[in-house]
Amino acid sequence: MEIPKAYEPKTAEEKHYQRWEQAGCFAPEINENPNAPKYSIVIPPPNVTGSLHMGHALQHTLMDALARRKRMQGFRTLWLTGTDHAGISTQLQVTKRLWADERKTRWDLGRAEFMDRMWAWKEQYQDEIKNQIRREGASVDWSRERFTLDESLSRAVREVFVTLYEEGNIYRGKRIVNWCPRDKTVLSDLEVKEDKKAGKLVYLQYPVIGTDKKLTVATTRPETMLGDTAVAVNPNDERYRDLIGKTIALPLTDREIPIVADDYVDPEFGTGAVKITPAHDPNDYELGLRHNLPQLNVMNDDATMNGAAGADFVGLDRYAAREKVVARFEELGLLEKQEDYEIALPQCERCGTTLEPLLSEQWFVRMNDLRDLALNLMRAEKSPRFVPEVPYEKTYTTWLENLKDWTISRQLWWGHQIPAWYDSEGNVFVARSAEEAAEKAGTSDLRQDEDVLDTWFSSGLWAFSTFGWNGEITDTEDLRTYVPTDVLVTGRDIIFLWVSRMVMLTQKFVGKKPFEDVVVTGTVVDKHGKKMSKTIGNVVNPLDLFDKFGVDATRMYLASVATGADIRLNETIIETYRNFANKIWNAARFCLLNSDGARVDYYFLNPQAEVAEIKKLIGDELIDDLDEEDEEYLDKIEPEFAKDNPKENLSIADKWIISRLNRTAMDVNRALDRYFFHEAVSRLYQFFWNDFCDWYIELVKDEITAEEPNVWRDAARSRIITVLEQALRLLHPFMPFITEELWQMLPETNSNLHNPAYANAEKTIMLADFPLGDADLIDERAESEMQAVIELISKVRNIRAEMNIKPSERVTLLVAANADSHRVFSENEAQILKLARANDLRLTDKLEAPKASARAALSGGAELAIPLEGLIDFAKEIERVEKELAKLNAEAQKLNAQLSNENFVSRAPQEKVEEIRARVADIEQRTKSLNQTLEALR
RNA sequence: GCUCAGUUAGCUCAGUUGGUAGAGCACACGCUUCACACGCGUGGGGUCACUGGUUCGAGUCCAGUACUGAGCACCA
Repeated sequence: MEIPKAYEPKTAEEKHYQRWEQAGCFAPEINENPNAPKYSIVIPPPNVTGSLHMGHALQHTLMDALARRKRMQGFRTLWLTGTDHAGISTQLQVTKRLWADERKTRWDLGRAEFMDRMWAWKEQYQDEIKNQIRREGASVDWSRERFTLDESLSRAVREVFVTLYEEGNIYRGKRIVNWCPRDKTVLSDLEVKEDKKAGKLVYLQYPVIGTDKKLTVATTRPETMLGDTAVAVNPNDERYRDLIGKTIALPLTDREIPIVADDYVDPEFGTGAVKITPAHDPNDYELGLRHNLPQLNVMNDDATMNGAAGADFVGLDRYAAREKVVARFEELGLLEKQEDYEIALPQCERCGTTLEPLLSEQWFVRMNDLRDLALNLMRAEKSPRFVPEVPYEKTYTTWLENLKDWTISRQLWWGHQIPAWYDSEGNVFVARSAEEAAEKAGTSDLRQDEDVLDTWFSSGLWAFSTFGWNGEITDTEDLRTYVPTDVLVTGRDIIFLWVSRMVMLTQKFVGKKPFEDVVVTGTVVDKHGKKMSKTIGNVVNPLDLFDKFGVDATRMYLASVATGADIRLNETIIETYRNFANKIWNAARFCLLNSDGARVDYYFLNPQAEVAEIKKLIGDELIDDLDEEDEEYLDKIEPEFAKDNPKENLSIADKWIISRLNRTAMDVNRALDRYFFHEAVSRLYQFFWNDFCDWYIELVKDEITAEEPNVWRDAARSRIITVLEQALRLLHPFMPFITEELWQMLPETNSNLHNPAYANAEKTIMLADFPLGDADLIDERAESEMQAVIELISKVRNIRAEMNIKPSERVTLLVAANADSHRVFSENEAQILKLARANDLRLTDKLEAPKASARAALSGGAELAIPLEGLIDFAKEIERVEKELAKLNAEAQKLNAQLSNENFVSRAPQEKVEEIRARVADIEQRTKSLNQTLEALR
């Protein structure tokens, strides 16, 4: 077999995904077990705005690891995929391109043609996204792919809208909204970003009618004074008490406005008098309602001034109008002063334009009922369960408690058009279709609302609309089977925008939770901790990392960071995992190059299971009738035969690696159950590199590479390749490509390695049974015995390195130990000699070594000496031993202090005290031995 | 202003029932040991931000302080 010396990720990555997809491995239908438990995840649909970023790669890695493990365990596993039309973001992209390429706006094109451009864009990026998801190795079910503008999903949107409207939970009304003058649409509060900017606080004097007084107001937005309909002061403010009820001659206009009293006004701020512009400020709007003030809108939707602003100002941009207002006040002698003032300005999250609070007619969702659904679920059932629990559960609850109505109309074209129709008199008819609306109106002379719905309105239905629910159809096999899904993996930035709304809407329309758990991932930031952004130019494209380090290595890296923590992208660490992939490759290469006569057979790792299996198969009574000719069976069930059976005769090293493997499998499963991806990754890394490569391969190397074929060698070969095979399965959820590539190279096996649920499927590691780990195969004794061997070898190596003994120089090892250790060391003599580069191991009860020896104390009271006649540097050796003694001393001191503390001895658990005592005893013994060594050296 | 998170080896980070502080990288020394130099072996390196408390015992629990970051609210 020709196997390249270095792992080439591309080779494996290009080969397997397509095969998996074509074999139907990603669809739950691959599962042949009608009683299989289900496992489902719905992808947070990427926006068709552009290509995928590191955040997607992170989330997809975690979802894939979860899905792959459950699938391997025989769960009927569905990971549903799809994309989101992402209203404003996508429209903005297309608008930008249209302007850049053709200097045209959407209105130049008209709605129909602009929509054609939108769909073309969507096709292009949807394809790109799909290819990227494939590249990531994500095991999503393409047969159930969805897009938020699909017919069925759109129907669901209309159904939900109509229902909420009929209940009175959706209404149309005039409110102050966040208006983007560039995109010319309203935005919800959650789509607003705030940014602190340098501004001016301008003090304007308003003459009070019937007096010679002037009332000074402070404002950051002088231009809105053209829309003032009152000035407000605090009712308890002594300075202004006598002015309440009087009127003001509003400069630059011919209007007279009242002075009103309202608690909203903070007497401490500015002058304590506030100009009130109900049509251009949310607080003023509220105040205006309380005092029945007119709402005078002085702006157009592009933030230029309209006719109501007066002839002098009409057509001016808001900033030009601001300057002009200030200039005019100055001319009139009414400008008191201007101060520098830092102001937080609301900005459009998508395009960055400063928003204008604008009074406008929009559609809203009343949140009271929906909010209660979500709050009750959290209070009564603690659902959804957030991971990490703190602080998201708290943030989520607090947010729900303070929830305001949700503005859902958007003045865009890309999205679900609002299912409301108007007749010529402006009466509104909300219906599922134009036909239904016509029926309700009694006329077909209707005009549909031009606006579309907030993207998050349709995303809010994603948890069930993707399973076929569309209002007309409300019960599907998929809905029954897969909802609630098991887990949602998403970023913390959309807990409110998306997670909460899915909870509310799914609960309301399907009567179920959308998902059990929510794993909140951190943000992938650059190596300086800065958010990745196109403007800073620090965006890292996952595809580049895939090219550079391989998909598997990148996935391991992404999974290796603690769940929920931000990921400061560190290519050096990805390189570590690239090296790890190469290590796996070469360990497998070694096993495969020595695999003649080997077969993958789990019973090599658990012979007792085979015995039990055979007994079950032939029945206890028949066993007694077996004779010499049934040797094959006898070997397995009769102890005296088994002794000679290489399959059952396990060395300490074998038992050790089997124990380590099972321990690892249990740890990995437990970690994944708790969404501790990083723990699973680190356990796998340690097991594979430290246990399997550093020790097991080295310990059995001679046996495996023996030239002469024989049953013992072949058993050893089978054993190591079976351990490897199990390890590949454990690694598969994180490293799908390399594990499949290697798994396909494994020698023939006499049993089906698939989970029984996939007995007839095409052979692939992704359907192999995922090892759960067997507690019965954890062998504490073998682990501690092996630990002693490892300690001995390490000590010798340490001495060799510190004494500068050449690798070619063979040494003699003198070891004094008790009977048990004698057995362990002599059983592993060959390995010890090889790995410690020694030519002789002499085991005795008492250490008798020449003066010119290097010595070390081992745990369990064993002692080691290496005669170094002519090689030893006494001064150096003394130094080395003294260093060791100092270390032991420090530890002993700490422990003895504890033991001499009466409170500790009496109050700490007995076993803890015993443990400390045992450690002190061990240290004392070592110290004694090392002191003797020093004596001998001097 | 409120809330939350982080502060552990030179760097990036692990460390969940409180009980001997870990990894990778970097660094130093030595290795063409027949799977791997994307490698092997060995080693040095930490008053776990600070102050106080609870406890026999605190990186871990509690309170506060400092710095860093995030979210929310307010902003005439």
